Amino acid sequence: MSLGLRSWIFEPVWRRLHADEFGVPVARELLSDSPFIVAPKLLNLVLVKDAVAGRIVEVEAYGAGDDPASHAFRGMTPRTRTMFGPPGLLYVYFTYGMHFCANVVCHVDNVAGAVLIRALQPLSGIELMRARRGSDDAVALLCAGPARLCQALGITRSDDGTDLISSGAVRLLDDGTAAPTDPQLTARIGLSERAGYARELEYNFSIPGHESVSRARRRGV
DNA sequence: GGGGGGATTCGG
DNA sequence: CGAATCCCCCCG
Repeated sequence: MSLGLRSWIFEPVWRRLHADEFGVPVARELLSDSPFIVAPKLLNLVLVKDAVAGRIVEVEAYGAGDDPASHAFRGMTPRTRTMFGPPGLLYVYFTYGMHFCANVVCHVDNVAGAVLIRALQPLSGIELMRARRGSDDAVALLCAGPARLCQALGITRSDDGTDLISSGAVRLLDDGTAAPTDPQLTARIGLSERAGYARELEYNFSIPGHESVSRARRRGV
């Protein structure tokens, strides 16, 4: 089919043409699989909004109708429409009345799937991150958490549905740093104790040595 | 149309 | 530990 042909032949050329200082766009093909397969492959990629960038160090996979913890569990709604779209879109949701969280939509079109970005290692725009967060946090804490990183990068619901592969304001780039071959696996964080949430399954993926700030906090309290 | 809950964060 | 603070979605 033409889309596949275009992917195989023209996408590498297209990616080089659209390279910027943070790397080259990710191949959409990489994201067209189940979020549980895609998630660890996103580690060490770079998430950028305008000139503010960070390296992905922790992610979490959320599935479709068979994943009770996923926003897509009960089918498409106005809020979750993006999750059912083609791979490479940005899914942003609003929660707790004040926070945004960012996901990379994956799996094929019309099948829901997303990978929540839970933490970044800041690479660029540190002072703008601090200004947006209104804090003098250490660099390592500025993007340590799914809502914190959205605040630091200025990502809101208005960014929902934008394409991370084309050259928009928000992009997902590969700067040549390979994903770890031995990612850490843990259970997903923050799920309520409702039945069926599959809280025991290890769908949280992170760089070896990374500790989720949420988990560290829980350990401390 | 009502009401409960949420893929979080921060302060006490 | 509990408040903040809105949106969303299920149910009636």
